[in-house]
Parts: sequence; structure tokens; C-alpha cells
Amino acid sequence: MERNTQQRQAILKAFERAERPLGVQEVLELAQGDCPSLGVATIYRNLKALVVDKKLITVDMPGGLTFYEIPGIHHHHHFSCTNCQKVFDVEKCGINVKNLVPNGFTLQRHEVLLFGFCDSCTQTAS
Amino acid sequence: MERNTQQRQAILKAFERAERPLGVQEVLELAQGDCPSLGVATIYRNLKALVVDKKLITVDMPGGLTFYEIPGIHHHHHFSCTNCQKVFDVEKCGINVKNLVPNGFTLQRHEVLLFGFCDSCTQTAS
DNA sequence: GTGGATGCAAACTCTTTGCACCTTG
DNA sequence: CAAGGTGCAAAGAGTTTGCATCCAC
Repeated sequence: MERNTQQRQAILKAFERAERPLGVQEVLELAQGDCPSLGVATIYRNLKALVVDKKLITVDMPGGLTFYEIPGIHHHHHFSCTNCQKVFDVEKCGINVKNLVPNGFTLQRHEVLLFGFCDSCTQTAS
Repeated sequence: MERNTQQRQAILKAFERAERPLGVQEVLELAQGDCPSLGVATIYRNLKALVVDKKLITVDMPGGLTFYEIPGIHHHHHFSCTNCQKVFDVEKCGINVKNLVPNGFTLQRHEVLLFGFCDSCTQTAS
């Protein structure tokens, strides 16, 4: 049973506007723009429900940070900026995964994580 | 200044015996075999120090779990068993990373994570 | 003997849960 | 109007830190 509350709308709108994976804090700040009374608990509950619902997918990042994004059509991976901590989508995959799997192991899925400076942090640094 | 305490020896011994990346709890249990009074705080402090010291490297896994391993000579990646939660090394790399990096971004490093069933969990499941 | 290391417990951070109140359908 | 959702605050899990004690050098 899914109700279309203001809070849920504000959360989804945050993702639509951002067009990149968002962390819990980012979602909270963005969604509070539409719905100031929004609390963290509601964010966690909705993110969880939206993932079960396949309206969002999780992107797990080193350091224990979980990001979320609207599921894209294409298989893609992620770039994490070590300076501003934002996460971006990487369009291509370009990896021959099957060759990597050890004998006897069963592969379910894979994730490629790139780390470095994003566009704007690269410019700032130089 | 590095002291060669029983605790530190027990921790390093755990990694030598395991021959695969270990999580904090795994290290604690294994190292307590040699040094029963060992507490969690000591594990965390030593793991951190050993990473700074380059005696260990961190392997960040989804769900916020950090694993540690003895640095190998070769560039390699990791396989996480979704059944037993253990992490294994994957020898080959086989990825054309440079092609993936978006324009204007600066790549520092990359990580490939494979998920599925390990050897023994594949056998148990079938 | 002395300073770094340990072990305990308290503090912190991030996430989850209980419960009274509110809101959607 | 009734169930599900929200907000707060308290509870959990995992990690870090303060401090008295211990032990490697």
C-alpha cells in the first residue's frame, strides 16, 4: 500500500532534479526545500520502501556510505569524487567480467567504482 | 614509533593464516585465539596504524563493511560472497578503465567488485 | 623506568524502531 | 473515518576516544 505523501514526492523530486546518485544527507537537504518539517527517519523509511519498490536503487560506496539513484535503462557504473564526495554515473561498462570469476564461483552481479576528482574539482585543483 | 606487541603480532598472524581479506569481527575472533584478552578498540587502532604503515590495505565493501588485507604485489580485485559474506581476491583485472572516465574527470584509482556465491557456497546451493 | 599500547567504558555517528499524532484516500 | 505515514526521541550497531594501567624497549 503506497500513499503519495508530500514527503515522498519531495524525496523523488530531489532525485529528479539532481540527476546523479544522492546520499542520505543530500536527500534530506534537497527534500527539505520542498517540505521543511521532513525528518531523517522519514528519509530512511522512504528510501528503503522506494528501493523495494524499484523506484530507486542503492549504490554502496566505500566508507559505509550508501547512495541512491533512479534506476537507469543502461548498465552503468559510478565515479566517486575524493574531493567533494559526490557520486556520478559512468555511462560505459567496458569490462570483461566473466574472465575474472574464479573457478567454482557463481557470479551474480558486478560493480565498478572509479575514484578521483570530478570535473569541477579537477578545475579547482589546477 | 612502533612497538611489537603481542596484540599486533596476533592481528598480523590472523591475516597470514587467512590468506584473504578479513573484516573487523573476523580479525577479532582469529586474533583472540592467540591473545584472548584482546579488545575491539585495539583491533581498530592497530588496523588503522597498519594501514598508515602500508602493512595492510583497506577493502571497502557495500553495506559499510570494511575489510583489510596484506598488500599483494599484483593489482587485483575482490569477490564478495552474498551467502557467507566472506571476501576473496580475484587475480586478474581485465578492465579498460581509461575509456570509462568522463571528460574533465581525473582518475586516481579504481575498484572492481564481484558479487555471487563462492566456491563452497555454490556447491552447497546445488 | 618511561612512553607508547592496551582495555574498559563512555562518547559519537549513522540507522532503525516505538509510539502518539496527523494525513491521504 | 481508518489505515498507513510522519516526527520525535529513544534504542541499536559499529567505530572512536579518554584515561588509568600495563609492558616492550
